[in-house]
Amino acid sequence: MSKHPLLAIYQRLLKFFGPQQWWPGESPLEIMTGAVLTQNTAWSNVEQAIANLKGAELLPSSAGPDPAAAQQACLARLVATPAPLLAELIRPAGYYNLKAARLHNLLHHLTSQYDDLADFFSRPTGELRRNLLAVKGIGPESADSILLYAANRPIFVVDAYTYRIFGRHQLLPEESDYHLIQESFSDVLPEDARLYNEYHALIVRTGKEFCRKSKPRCPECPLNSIPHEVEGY
DNA sequence: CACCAGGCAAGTA
DNA sequence: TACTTGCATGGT
Repeated sequence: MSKHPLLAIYQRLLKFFGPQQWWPGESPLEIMTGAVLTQNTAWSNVEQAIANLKGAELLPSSAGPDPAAAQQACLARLVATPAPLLAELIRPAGYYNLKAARLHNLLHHLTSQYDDLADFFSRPTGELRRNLLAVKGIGPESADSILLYAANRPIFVVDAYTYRIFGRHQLLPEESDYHLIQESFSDVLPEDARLYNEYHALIVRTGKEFCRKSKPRCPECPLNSIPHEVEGY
């Protein structure tokens, strides 16, 4: 009885890289913001935009005595920030006009439909996902990143690295769409938000170090001998 | 210099 | 349905 390949891969990546401790953001509001800002954009660019928002008191900058209240106050200011100013603050993240509108769409939906962030995050996962996907500018990956990393729900996040890495190593069919890839993970992995959290973070780490487009060969990649290891499955 | 990065929506045939 | 294109900065 062998482990499933997708579980064996997770264990190997965890051993190779160690825990990644995602998401790199302090508050759920910052994580939701980062999920929009990082769309097709390097995280290093997002960091500068987030620093600008913190400098403008539009995101909580450090854990104060009442983090929830601080976050709620930031949310109120952030959703009321005029689009041109917001765009200027997030400029380093690229697509700044588009993302200013998308971020506003997201925050406006939440603030208009729910009492506060705690109310929003108390809802069932299915309701959260439908509401997120109803926002113009929030697609499956952004919605699922928010569900997993801000709401702590066991939803597996599929991104460009997931397609590229698992396709390149012929571990999953390449023609699959987002939902099919997602199911191939969630069907065989235990329904555990911490596991999904760490696995996706490890996939991104692997992609950054070994599986970028500009680096077509990756002889050092920790996934290279996986087929041998799971032989007999 | 060209290419790429933790997507998404809108347009075309 | 199945491609294609616009959006934009900063790093390699």
